[in-house]
Amino acid sequence: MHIDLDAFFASIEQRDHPEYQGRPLVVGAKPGKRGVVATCSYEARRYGVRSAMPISEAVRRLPPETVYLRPSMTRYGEVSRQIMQALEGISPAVEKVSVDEAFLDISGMQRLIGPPEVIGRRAKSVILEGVGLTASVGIGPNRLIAKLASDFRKPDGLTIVLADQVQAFLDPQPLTILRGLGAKSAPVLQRIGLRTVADVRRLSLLELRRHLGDLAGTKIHEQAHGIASDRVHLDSERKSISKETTFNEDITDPEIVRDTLHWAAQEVGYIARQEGRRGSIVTVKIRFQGFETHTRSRTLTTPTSTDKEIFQQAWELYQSEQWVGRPVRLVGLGVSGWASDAAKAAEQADLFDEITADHAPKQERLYQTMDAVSDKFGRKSVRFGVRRRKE
DNA sequence: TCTGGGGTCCTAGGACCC
DNA sequence: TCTGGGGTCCTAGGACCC
Repeated sequence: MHIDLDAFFASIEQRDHPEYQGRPLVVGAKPGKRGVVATCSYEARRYGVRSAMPISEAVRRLPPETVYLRPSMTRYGEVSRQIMQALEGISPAVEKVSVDEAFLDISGMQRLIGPPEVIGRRAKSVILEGVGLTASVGIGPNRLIAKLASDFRKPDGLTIVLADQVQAFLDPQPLTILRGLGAKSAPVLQRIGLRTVADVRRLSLLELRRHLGDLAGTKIHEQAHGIASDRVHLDSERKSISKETTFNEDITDPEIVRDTLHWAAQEVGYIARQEGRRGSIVTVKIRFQGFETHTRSRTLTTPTSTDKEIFQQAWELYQSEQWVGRPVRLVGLGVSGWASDAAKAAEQADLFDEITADHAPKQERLYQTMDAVSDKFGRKSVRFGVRRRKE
């Protein structure tokens, strides 16, 4: 089962401000500035406004009474948390895909709750009663079909696709609904005359691979036949932390680049430390006038989470290029490559060496040392570290 | 028309090692 | 003068998703 909140950010704003209800509302960039629409209310969609549309274009289309708001991510995150909690009351297997989307494994819930339709209605009602928002729900034999089913009827929809209905459900839909056919690869297939999923399904695996590449071709071939994973995973660990900003006007002063990297390093470092992570890859991202984008990354020998170290690495990366003087549109910075278990083990062994080297090899001392190491890394890993030393 | 911000994943070449 | 094959890591770019 896939659950997708309807116009999530916009709906929260309309819920919390009754005066906004029934009016076109846009959450996103400030009108007159650079940026795009994050989400807009259904009243705004009637004017053809969509997510990711440049804000300037949205302003051109929308009437003067439109409400424009900047996103309040902290508030939306809190509502999201409440929703996910409510969904856990239906099935313990909830996979949060984003702030407004989740998969639930409801196989085996039928005896407890009832047929799929009853489970779908239950999901919608716990969300409506819990946070006062509507969601669209899709139920299908795998993740792809559930996701496409929740998209099928919006807002406030409930679509159930049984296993023997999958092909009939997919075939007439435009090929762009398939995951991974975006702005570049969808036109590749459209240029050879394909329009619907049925058209794609008529192509052989070999032909699709030839047009899209081996991996993408295989994936699209599977999807067109309704084949996809039916697993609901636990939420996986994040792999990177990044911060970036686009300037209202392109800048040329390297001091502003420096200050921005400094700010981004503080933001990223703060989150990393809060989550107890240290990363060994620092990446700088620069977008010049005209949208030309470059990244430069560096792998450190010692993972870090300190603002100073992250900033230093980023600033060096920036300075090592012939970039100074070019008008800059965006500056960003990221950290990834978390210290692996092996790296942690090596590091703790080093710490152990360091501490033991400083002390007389008395048994009592050794125990104290092990306590010190275990305070830092946990009891289990100390045993691991000691064993490692014997090898 | 003029393109946010936060992510993940894939590709591809080169280095390096066995 | 000609130089395999496989695996892994590093780096840069880019497609795609929400």
